Order: sequence, then structure tokens, then C-alpha cells
Amino acid sequence: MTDPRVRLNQMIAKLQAYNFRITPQSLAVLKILAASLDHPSVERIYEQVKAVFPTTSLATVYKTINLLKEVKEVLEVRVSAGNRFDGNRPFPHPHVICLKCKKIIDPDLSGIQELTEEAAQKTGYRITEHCLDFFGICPDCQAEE
Amino acid sequence: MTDPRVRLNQMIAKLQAYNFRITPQSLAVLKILAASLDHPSVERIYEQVKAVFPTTSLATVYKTINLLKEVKEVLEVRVSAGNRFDGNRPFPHPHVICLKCKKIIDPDLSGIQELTEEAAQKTGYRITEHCLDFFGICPDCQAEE
DNA sequence: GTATGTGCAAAGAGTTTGCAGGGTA
DNA sequence: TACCCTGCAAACTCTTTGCACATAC
Repeated sequence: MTDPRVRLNQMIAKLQAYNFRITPQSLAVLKILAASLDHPSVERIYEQVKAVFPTTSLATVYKTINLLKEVKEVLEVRVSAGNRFDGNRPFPHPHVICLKCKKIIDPDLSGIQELTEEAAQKTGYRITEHCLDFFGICPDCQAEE
Repeated sequence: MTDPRVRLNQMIAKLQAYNFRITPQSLAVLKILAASLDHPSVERIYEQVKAVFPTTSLATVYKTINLLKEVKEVLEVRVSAGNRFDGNRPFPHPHVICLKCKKIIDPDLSGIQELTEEAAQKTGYRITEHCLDFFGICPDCQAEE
């Protein structure tokens, strides 16, 4: 993973470049996302922020995440169990998601670039983003069966 | 695409195998999904069903789609602009989605099987499904720019 | 100092559920 | 005939919005 401090500075720099202000509350959200290894949900981020700033509202968390989405400093992983976020790697990358415990990990896969080019060539679309998620059962949940 | 009549019969057979009943309303939903080339939204399906059965409720459309999801006879495409459905090809396959007009098309891509195996091998997950969606601008919307 | 972010509550969108009545197998 | 499906309305979840106040720059 990228060093969370480096990611945090990148996020701050990007937000400031867009003239968004950094506040203690939004900074707390940034810190959590910059260090996220576990793709937290909005609710989870909210709980962690409240541990530091108990008066923080859920709306503020949503607003901050939306700013980050706008400047492409966070990646939203859309899953039916509730969306999750990755602020450490804010660019498209594959996920492997456990259908039982909802654990998400990031494998390094080769060949996505080629696949994207193939899709662009065959459809004529100018492709800017992608989403590649695998679903299944993680080793821990397999062991429990 | 698969012949809509063939798909319709497959859907009916699968639902009956699970002891679900076929009604005029649910049949109307099945017919639309079996012939879907354009990945309709729930709202769109609802409108088309109402054209035939004006008293149909949105809840019935949702319930029927959920049955089909349960027996894996429809594929849900999760997009932020509102989820869309494919009843003609109810198995995982790639989509190319236009960010402007929301048009969705299905390219034939090679290499997804290999990528799935690579992901399974590197993570230890037993992978059963995947979701591969590309986002960009379609040729029509590019021409308008 | 001024525009922007915060916190609260209410509104909004999308989806699900409970129940009474009607229709399928 | 018995049970399931429908249609309606209410509930529910997730997310956004409006407004008064606080605060970063």
C-alpha cells in the first residue's frame, strides 16, 4: 500500500487545489481513508470519526466522501451489502469480495489493460474507468464450512 | 443474443422448478427481460408492464425481479444512475456503459476466464461470480462533443 | 471578513414488507 | 380448494438537502 501519510498529503493538496477547506472533521475522514486497508463503509468511517469528534454528523462524512469522489481521491466499491471505500488506492483496480463475511482484498492481476483496450476497440467507447470485482468465499469462510 | 422465446421458456421452467407460480403480471416481466437488449431499469420495466396491465404495481415488478435474481435468471448491473437488468444473458459478462447517455452494451472479450483463475489462485477465494464493467463515452456522445 | 463547512432535522430516492383480497395450480 | 401472488400503503435504508451557526482561510 501507499504510505498513509503520503496519501493524506495528496488528498489535502488535491482538495486545496479545488479550493475546498480542510477542517478537523474532514481531516479525520481523510486520515481514515488514507490508511484504509479494509475498504470501510460510510457507517464505519462515521464511527471512527465520532471516536475523535463525537459531535460529527453522518451528513458531514457523506459530504466529505463526495468531495473526494469528485476530485477522484477515493474509489467507491459498489456492493449490494452497502458501498465501501478505498482512499489508499483511488484508481480502478480489481477486488475480490467474500459473499459471507464481506471481506475485500485487492489482488494484483495482469491483463486488465489489454482487456480495456479490447473493449474500447470493439465498442468504439472512449473508456475512462472500469470496475472489476470478483465474488466468492474467502479462505476463512471456506474453512468454517 | 439468445432467442427471447427460448429465454422465456428457460425462465418459466426455472421458476416452476422452484414452485413459483406464473401469473399474467410476472409473465409480462419475464417477457420484457427475456427480450431485453437494452438493460432496462426497474422503472422502465414497470412502465412497459403497465402498458399491458395498467393495475400492476411497482412492488410486483420488484418481487418478480427478486425471484429471478434468486434463481439466477437475471443479471443485475449495479450503476450509480440506477440499477439495470439483463434477462437475456443472466450470467456474468462484461458491460461497457456510457457515462453520459447510460447506454450499456455487451462486448465479447477474451481473457476473463484466465483473469478469474489468476484472482482465485492469488487470493485463495473460491470465486463464483464476477462483475466487469467499463465506463466511458459512447461513439454517439463523442460525436456530440 | 467572508465564503464555506458543520450539525441537525427533514426530505428524497429506491426498495422491501404486511396485509387483505383475488387468482393459479 | 389451498396456498401463493397481487396491489396498496406504510416502512425502511441509504443518501442528500436546507438552514442557522461556527470556522478556515
